[in-house]
Amino acid sequence: MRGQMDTFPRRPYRHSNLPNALRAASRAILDEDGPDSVGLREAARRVGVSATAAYRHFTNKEDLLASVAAEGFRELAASMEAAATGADPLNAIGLAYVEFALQKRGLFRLMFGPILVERAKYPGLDEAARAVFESLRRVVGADGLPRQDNSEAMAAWGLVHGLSSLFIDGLVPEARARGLAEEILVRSPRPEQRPAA
Amino acid sequence: MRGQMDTFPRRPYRHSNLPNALRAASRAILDEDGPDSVGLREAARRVGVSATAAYRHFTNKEDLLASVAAEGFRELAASMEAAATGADPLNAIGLAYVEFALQKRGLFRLMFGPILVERAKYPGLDEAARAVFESLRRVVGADGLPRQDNSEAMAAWGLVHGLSSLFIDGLVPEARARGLAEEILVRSPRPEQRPAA
DNA sequence: TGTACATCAGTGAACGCGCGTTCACTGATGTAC
DNA sequence: TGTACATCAGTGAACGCGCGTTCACTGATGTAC
Repeated sequence: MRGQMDTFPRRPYRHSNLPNALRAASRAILDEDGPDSVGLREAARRVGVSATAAYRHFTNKEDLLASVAAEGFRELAASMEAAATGADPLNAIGLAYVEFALQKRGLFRLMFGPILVERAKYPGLDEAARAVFESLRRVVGADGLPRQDNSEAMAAWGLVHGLSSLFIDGLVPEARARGLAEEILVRSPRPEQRPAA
Repeated sequence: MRGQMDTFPRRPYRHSNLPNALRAASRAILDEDGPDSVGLREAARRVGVSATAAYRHFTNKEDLLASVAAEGFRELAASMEAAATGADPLNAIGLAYVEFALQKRGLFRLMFGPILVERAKYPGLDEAARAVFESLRRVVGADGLPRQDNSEAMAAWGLVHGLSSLFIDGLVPEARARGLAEEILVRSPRPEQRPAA
């Protein structure tokens, strides 16, 4: 009840959802200025709160960033799950992955980049990241491939992750990104699906 | 002549190859402490030179980093070229790519990451990066695939780049990296090579 | 071969900056009586 | 319903830090005569 009222712009003494506001601000910085510019002070500045307010909710900068990254992994997994339908779910899931990277590139870089080195320190992070892989593994498995190991799903992950990275890092002209992704993913990486002879 | 003598450890007044020394120091920082720690002051400190000496050879920090990255792209292309032999050159070239990333991860991150945003500002950089893609394109083309466009080579690049990134960013246990890469690359991404029926 | 000089690589002090984090504090809120 | 109080979210000054870059300088080197 109280929380509902506080979402109005009049900004009371208690912010009441500062953690979420800080996460949102961090994501805005991430997308606008890149992963090197994200920080407690700048996030607090954007929220309109003192530089030290974040310490009521996060133990330090890394803690905040880890929670942002975990949120990102959950959203990515949800996008993939939502896309994994139709005749070619692996293709759809792959395009959803690339689309996520293109639209939330700053967040994508935080999630996978070297800013958070010790992913294992944040169990929620690791778990959320694993869910992304599980989405792929399940769809790959659903196609009835013979391999029991994970290498088929890893190949799919590698392909969509590499394309995403090359696109957002500017190694391929932005304009060609989606076209290339569709062209590549539509026939790959499951050639065994076609009955061979 | 002079340059040769100066490579001895006695360190004369004129360093005589400070640009290379600064590049080497930057790479060491890159691999040891990650791309965020690399900088003019720390590089100069490692070389044993004053903090401002770099300005005799590079216009600013970005200029130094761009030259390090260009060096990296050239080395990567050379590794790939050297590997592109034998019965399955695409497989070999892919493994060379992954191996480069695993062994020079800091450099790899600088080359592809968001530290250098404006790659186009440094023509040598762009050119060196393009050479990497050309290596792949040539090997893919050499297999006589029917496609005239680049999407086949892009698929190969995406796959090896994504695997490399996932490995060095810790999304896959380090120990499994090489095994997985071999398993995946040995059958991919050219299934059309096998005569179909 | 010797001397005068221009060049220019490297120095060291100084600048302003934004960062993460600490600390003692303030004051609105919810709760116990 | 009213009052006293504990809680704890947010404040603001302060800290030390390392950074990139500027500036006037020093002094070894190579070259012209």
